[in-house]
Amino acid sequence: MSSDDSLSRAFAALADPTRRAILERLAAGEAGVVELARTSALTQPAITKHLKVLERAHLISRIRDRQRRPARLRREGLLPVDDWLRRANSEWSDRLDRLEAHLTTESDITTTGENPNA
Amino acid sequence: MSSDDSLSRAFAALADPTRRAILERLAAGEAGVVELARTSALTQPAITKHLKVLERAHLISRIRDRQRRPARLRREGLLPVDDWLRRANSEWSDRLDRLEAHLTTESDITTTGENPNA
DNA sequence: AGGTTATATAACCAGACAGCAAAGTACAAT
DNA sequence: ATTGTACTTTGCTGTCTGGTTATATAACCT
Repeated sequence: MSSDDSLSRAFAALADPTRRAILERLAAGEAGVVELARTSALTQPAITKHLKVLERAHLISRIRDRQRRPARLRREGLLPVDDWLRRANSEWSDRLDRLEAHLTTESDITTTGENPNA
Repeated sequence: MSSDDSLSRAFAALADPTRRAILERLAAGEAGVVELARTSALTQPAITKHLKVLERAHLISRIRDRQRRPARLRREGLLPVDDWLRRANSEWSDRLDRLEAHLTTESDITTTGENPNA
């Protein structure tokens, strides 16, 4: 179903090792397509495609420098991801602790709230 | 190139809204396949597939409860993601600040160490 | 203008992915 | 033993993704 929201796009963009490598190289400063291609065993069009994915995920932006079109990191793209992760971390641990307590107690299993009858 | 490492798998798993919804529901307690299917507009085999993806990403584990096979959250699966995010956050801001300084100063570009000639 | 460099686009291919319906397995209960 | 419930597996779709080569555009530099 073509994961459309921006959070999905960010996660999807980060799911590729090539793309993460690009981002990490970009953390050392902006870089153009050919430069990125030179150190990546991929062809230049492939890099262009990856950059497009990263751009749609708002993780980079392209700027103009003469005939070059270097990519630059955009930290805001990381914010939704960061946010989701933070929420998940807190909620998951909460619930798991509670569940642990339940398992040791082992009294009744009404926690799910989805157990109308049998 | 079939993103094989566990970090990629985690990111890829999180890139799907359906999967994130499953995780969030699971934060409220373990749930079986039919229960998850009942509230998701997807068929039950689809849910099974999603659960498999989440399992391979170590984000959930399946347990046995009579004929049920409920899924349970696994917090460890989130750790690599968390880690990568933390590193990215610190490095990106560092470098970007430095880059900003550079752009305003505009003296020389030796920071990248990647500019042998032209 | 003509050549070089940087990048983008097009056309194509293979494989993965998300969905479905239908059939199969496993356990429980009657 | 038969039925029912929970779940998995198995085709079968169409779409998305990541890669390629080949070609086009764009900017710069003689």
